[in-house]
Amino acid sequence: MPKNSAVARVGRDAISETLGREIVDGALSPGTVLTLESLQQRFGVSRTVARDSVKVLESHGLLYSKRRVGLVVTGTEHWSVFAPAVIAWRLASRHARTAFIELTQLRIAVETEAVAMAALRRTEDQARRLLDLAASMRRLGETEEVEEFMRADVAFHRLLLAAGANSMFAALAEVVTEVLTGRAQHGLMPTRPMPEALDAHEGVARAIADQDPEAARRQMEILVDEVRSALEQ
Amino acid sequence: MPKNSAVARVGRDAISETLGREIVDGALSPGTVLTLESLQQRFGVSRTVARDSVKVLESHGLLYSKRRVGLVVTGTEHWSVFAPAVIAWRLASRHARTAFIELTQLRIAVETEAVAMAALRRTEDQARRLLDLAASMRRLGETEEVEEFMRADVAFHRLLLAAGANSMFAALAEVVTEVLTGRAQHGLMPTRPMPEALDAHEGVARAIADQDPEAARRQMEILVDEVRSALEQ
DNA sequence: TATAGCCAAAGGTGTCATGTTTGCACCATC
DNA sequence: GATGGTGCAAACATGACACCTTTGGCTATA
Repeated sequence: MPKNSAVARVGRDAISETLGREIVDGALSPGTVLTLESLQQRFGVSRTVARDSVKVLESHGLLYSKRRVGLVVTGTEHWSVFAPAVIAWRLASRHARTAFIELTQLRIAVETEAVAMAALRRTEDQARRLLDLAASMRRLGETEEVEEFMRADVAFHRLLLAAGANSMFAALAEVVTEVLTGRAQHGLMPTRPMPEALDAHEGVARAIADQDPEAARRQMEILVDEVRSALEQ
Repeated sequence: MPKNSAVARVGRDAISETLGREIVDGALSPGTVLTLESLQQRFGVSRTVARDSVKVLESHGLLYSKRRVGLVVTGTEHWSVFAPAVIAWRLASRHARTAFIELTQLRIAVETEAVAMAALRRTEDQARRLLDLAASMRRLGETEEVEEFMRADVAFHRLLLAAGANSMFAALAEVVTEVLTGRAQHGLMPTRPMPEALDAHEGVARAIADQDPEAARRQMEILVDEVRSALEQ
């Protein structure tokens, strides 16, 4: 049994990974038909592995398989755009900018609601940690320790989502992290955090500690408006 | 070769369907270990089919497979709670109420943002159809044609999401449909639509037609506040 | 005697090759 | 146009290894 054939052998994950990327990127356009056979050839794997890879792509809606036809690549409207894998592929594709903007809008929508929920449901511990993080952000922002600042920022927003006591909000933690860390690359963040933003973060934390959902929402609105305006252009 | 064994044979989809339900419902609690062999036994299928089913559950994060151990069921925090299949399973589980509330909160969050986007991006046609639907809703609401009213309501909200020009918002169309049609079962809807709600729907449609994002947001806020208060208790 | 460390066997998934069945698109024929 | 045959490609089945990792027993040592 040949341990290595002429074709580069490649693991199961790598196959769905590669194909996922290609579909999301548009290299494989909707309507394109593949066959298991062609995948076996291309990646030098057995039918089992090819089938496995197809299964995961299918469960993400990137293609569907049809007897007598093959594997049909589908368009955006059928994709599971919330699946972490799909998000990652979109962000690595030529449509990264669009994906990033959409994710940012989603973040804005969810966080605005999450703060209000958090104000009602937060634990004592969560309230304290939010205040701490907001304080850290001010300190790190003023001394321009950007790396550390971003870490605190991410922690703050993740905690916010967790405190919202909604598993669907919480599931977006990765998205928020991605958006916050990606802002720099997309030129959507001032190199130095604006004082208003720092105030607003503290305001949000305080409102949540005070269990005042309306105030929390107002403070978050300030934060978010900044992002919205950065999004225009 | 036995065409029919003693065990009831069952298709691939039905297996992941059944297991998905059981995991989400809690009948199979996190940490539970299954084996491919046990699935083959239970459903009377070959290893190929068992593996296929496991692949889709795995891609939704409901379990993971580990050599020498088996198939380990995971907890909520690992599930793809945005996957349509998972949403459906949750809504059919004993935790339906929680799931429903979480989905409603998500809908509120996204729609509030979507209207503003829609006001900026809507096409002429979309604007007209929104106005039409709002008018229909008033008519059907006042004559208490509940069935038809709900259909128009769903169409209105789906169109709203589509007009937001964000594929992640648009992907939530099914969720919104589910939430709107499910409201009745969960006692979250007045049998007769409130006049304020009808006004607000018209207000939203008009604001979008006028390309006034702030007004659209304000009107949607009215709609949404009603739902929020229904959610308390 | 108790404990730490090591090794070998067992038991599970991962992968492969091959064969059989089934649905269905296409085409020739009526 | 209906309609039936034909071949294609996926769906499903089976059996055989390869490979990893857990477990438990064995041995050496304190």
